This record gives sequence, C-alpha cells and structure tokens, in this order.
Amino acid sequence: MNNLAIARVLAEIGDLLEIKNENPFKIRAYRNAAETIVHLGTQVAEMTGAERLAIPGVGKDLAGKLGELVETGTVRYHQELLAEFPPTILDLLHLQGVGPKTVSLFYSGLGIRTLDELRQAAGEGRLRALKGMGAKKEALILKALDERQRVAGRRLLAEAHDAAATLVAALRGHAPEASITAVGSLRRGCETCGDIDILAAGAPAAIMEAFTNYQLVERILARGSTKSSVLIWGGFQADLRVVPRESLGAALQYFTGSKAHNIALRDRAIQRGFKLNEYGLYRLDDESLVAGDSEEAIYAALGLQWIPPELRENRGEIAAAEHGTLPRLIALGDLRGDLHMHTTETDGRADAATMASAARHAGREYIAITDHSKALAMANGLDETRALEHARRIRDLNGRIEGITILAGIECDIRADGSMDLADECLAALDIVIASVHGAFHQDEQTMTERILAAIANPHVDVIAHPTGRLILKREGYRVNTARIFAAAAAAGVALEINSQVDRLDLDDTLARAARDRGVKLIIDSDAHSPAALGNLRWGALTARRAWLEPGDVLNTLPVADFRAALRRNRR
DNA sequence: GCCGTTTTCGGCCCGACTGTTTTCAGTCG
Repeated sequence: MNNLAIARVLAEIGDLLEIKNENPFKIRAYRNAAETIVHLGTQVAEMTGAERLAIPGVGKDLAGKLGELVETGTVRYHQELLAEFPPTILDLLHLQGVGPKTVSLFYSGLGIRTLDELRQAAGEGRLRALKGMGAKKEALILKALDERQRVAGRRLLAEAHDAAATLVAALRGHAPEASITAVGSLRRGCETCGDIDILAAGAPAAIMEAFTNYQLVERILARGSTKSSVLIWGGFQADLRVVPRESLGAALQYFTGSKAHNIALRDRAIQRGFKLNEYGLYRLDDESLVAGDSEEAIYAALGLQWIPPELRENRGEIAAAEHGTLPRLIALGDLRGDLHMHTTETDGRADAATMASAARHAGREYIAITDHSKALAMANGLDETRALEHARRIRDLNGRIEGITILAGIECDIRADGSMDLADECLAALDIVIASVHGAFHQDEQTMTERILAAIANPHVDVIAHPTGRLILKREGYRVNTARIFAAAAAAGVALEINSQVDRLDLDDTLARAARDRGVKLIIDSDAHSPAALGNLRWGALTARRAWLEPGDVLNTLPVADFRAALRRNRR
C-alpha cells in the first residue's frame, strides 16, 4: 500500500467524520496526517512503528491505524464509518457550494445518497422543504451538478499560468497603478492548480466590475466589494481579492498559502502575542499594526527569514527560516545545459541546428541531442547504425553555432527485461546516454525495480529520464521502489532527471528532494520535441525549487567541461 | 486526534460572501 493510497483512506475518514458532525479538530488531525503522508519522501509501509510515530501530526492513535492499514490493507474504524453511510454520499461533498452539513441534511432529511438522487430531488423542488434551503439554493445545486464534469478537478500548472497571465494583464489595464499578482498555488509553483487566485492591492473599487465583466467569464459565483469568484470558460474558477495598498505584504503572504504554512505561521504569531490576517500583523493587546506592506517585514517580525513561495508548504521551511538555514534555491538562470531533446531524426519537429539555435537563444550554453532508440518504432527510433550516423552529423554541427556546445546523445529504451535497447559499443561511442522506460508499464514493483536497477548497472548509462513514468492527472507512475533506485543511482553516480514536460515533472518535488537527500545528483531537462518546448525548462526549475534544490545539487548548472567530467562515463 | 522554552489538559487560524435569516450557519480558500 503506497502513501497515496494511505492518505486517501485518512482523508476519507476525515470526510466521513465531518458528515457525522464530529469534533473539527479530530477531523483536522486526519486531514493533516493525510497531507503530510502524501508528501513524505519515504514509504509509510517501509517504516518502523517508532518512525511512524515521528511523522509530524501522527500520534499514538494514528500510528496504530497506519500499522493496521499497512498490514491488513484496511482500517476497522474506516469500515465502521463506511457502514454508517453509503459510500456514494462522498460524491455529494465535492459539489460546489455543498459541504458536510448540507450532505448530512440531504441524507437525513430526504434519504439522498447519490448525485442522481440529488438531481431528481432538486428538479422536483423537494430540497426547499429542508431547513435552511430555498428555491435559490436549489437552483445553485442544479447548476453545480451541471458544472461538475467540466469544472471538477485540477489543471496543469502551465495551463493555469497561461489563463492567469491573460486575466492579470486585462486587470492591469483597468488599474495600472495597482499591484496585481497571481497568488495561491500558482505562485507556489504547484504542479496542478484547482483555481486561479489573484490579488489586487491599492486598486480602485471599479476593478471588481472589470473582473466580473471579464470577457471570458462564464458565470459569477460570488460578488462582493473585496472578494469575487467567477468561472471562466475552459473550466477554471478565478478569485479576486482586493486589499488596501498598505496591506500588500500581508495579503500576498495570506493568499499565497499554503493552508498548512499559513496555519503554522498564524500559530507562531499567536505565541508571540500577535494576530496575523490578510491585512497585517497586529499586536494582540492594543491591536496596533506591526507589519503589513511587505512580506519581508511580516516574516521578520515573526523572527523568520523571508521564505520563497515555493517552499511554503509547512515541510520544514519555518524551522529553517528561524535558524537562517533556508536553501539558496536554484533558479532557471542557473541552468547552463539542457541534455534531453528530440529532432526530426525521430519524433521531434525541428532539426538539430534549429534546436541548438533556439536553445542558445533561450540562454543555454550546451545541449545534448537525444533522440529515441529503435524500440520506439512508432517514433522512428534509431538502431545502432542510424544512431552513430546521427551522432557523426551532430558532432559536425558542433562548433558551427556560436555560443553553444552540442553533445551527441541518445534516449535509449530500457527494455522489459532490463537490457538496453542498443549495443554497449554504440552507447560507449556517444557523449551522453539517457535511459528510460517507455513500455511494459504494468510490471509488478519487484520486476520494474530490477529493470531500472539493471539499467543503472550498465556502465554506459549516465542518466535515468522521467524515473517514475507518471503523467500528471492522467496516469500514475509505474510501481517502483524509489528508495532502492536512489541508493543505486547514488552509488553508481547515475543522475536522475527532473523532466520538465508540463504533464510529467518527473521526478516530482517530493521525490527529487528525497533523492537529493540520499546523495543522488539531478539533471533538469526540457525533453523538448520542438523549439518552443525548450521553454518548459522553467517548470522543471520550479519543481526543483519546490524540492529545496540548490545549484550544487543539479549537474547542468555546471560549465560544460565540468558537466562532462561529472557524467558517470567520465568519472573514475 | 495532536501537542507542549507558558501547558500532559485545554487549547487547536482567520475572514468574506451567500442564502435564508430577524442574528446566523454553511461554505470556501
């Protein structure tokens, strides 16, 4: 049972307890633990009882339940709760505007258990008979049911970024003197975003009208003087918050979050005799303002270094900021090389010279052309003869484009049995070899792990690309024992990739941090199949920042000569 | 249910908006 599955059970217990109207702090305890476990670098299943007890937010009771879950695959407490309610009731909880109290009311009052039953009851006007319900609420629920499919769920960071950039630009046109910024999960660089949060500080009241009248607005969910919410076409919810100019820092802090980071910060404020909200940091005794116009001042007043948004997840950043030990985070500009990209020789859209020029233009000093190997027949993958011929042409090209070094590489398939798709003599003749899994995804964990370990054991392999094979919001990664992969990669000097494709980001932030902590070096690559996609490197850099990585953790921050010397094939 | 340089008991983050209300509960972020 992996951490994701464990967290789901804990979160579902939280949902069920909420419908039962249980103690809210007990509910929070289950949700906190679930959130922490999702982002744990280690599998709970492989921990000892004492190690589980050391997880923040896990006490004696939850440690026991984790043990039960890992050993039996289920928890009695969870099953008992599920016996009290039909499991389909949890679907109702995910409707816009419907929370646990309402779900409980529907169930106890009308026996509603499913979305279909709810739709029917609302359509027949039966909901308004319930206490606190009226015709308007009924109509809202019907709308929420219709929008469920389209709006449900989260979207890729890159999509959210594009939608937000357009919206922010439009708002700035209406209030050029105001400070207008995208905040929330977007500013933290989360791999997916549930909505778009925008903050306007020092903007005229009319900005709210500009927002709700924005041409792409499909429906207005809420409209007030300081806060409005809309649905925009394409399925995003967008929220705008307006605060006075002097509250810019407090509001940036407050709306950037995350929830867990904010709760910890406000708790810290209380302990020090302050109150923190979106308008400022105030003394509890006389309500006087301590800080508010800048984030730096607020963190400083709480005895902390300013914390980069990407770290604000309550994963140790507050303690580090207190001790002045925050990392010097890597930035996109630190990346001198991009070692994974494709050309028209296989499934890319441009030739090597075009890719090299574009990479140079994007600020890179060196690249590697790494087309596919023959196992990917669909992509016109290279056999040994073509791979060596392609390499010869790339080396001819090297030196002809000012300011960029071009290495001849390959993205070689790791076959189902763990052998490499190309002969060792071919791999040995190249400048860099990236190895990756592109087929037989459904092997069991043992087989998949041995398969990748076999690739790491091949002395010609320098990098493992997209090590888990996940596609965000589409496909979970293959089952693999990452702890063993990290140990082997660290020992062999094989680098692991953070693949920057918008729907890969693989390794993710949690695993990249865990890998670094186990002594693995990382490489951040675009895996571009076109010149434009070279720009995806920014998402990989963002992921690395969320993983707490410093430039020294990432090989392609090195100048080209040092980079080559650091590759496994050239190390002694 | 968790947690402790004030605490092993008594706390646990904060505010805006909506709908159905005669002062507030529920939802959301």
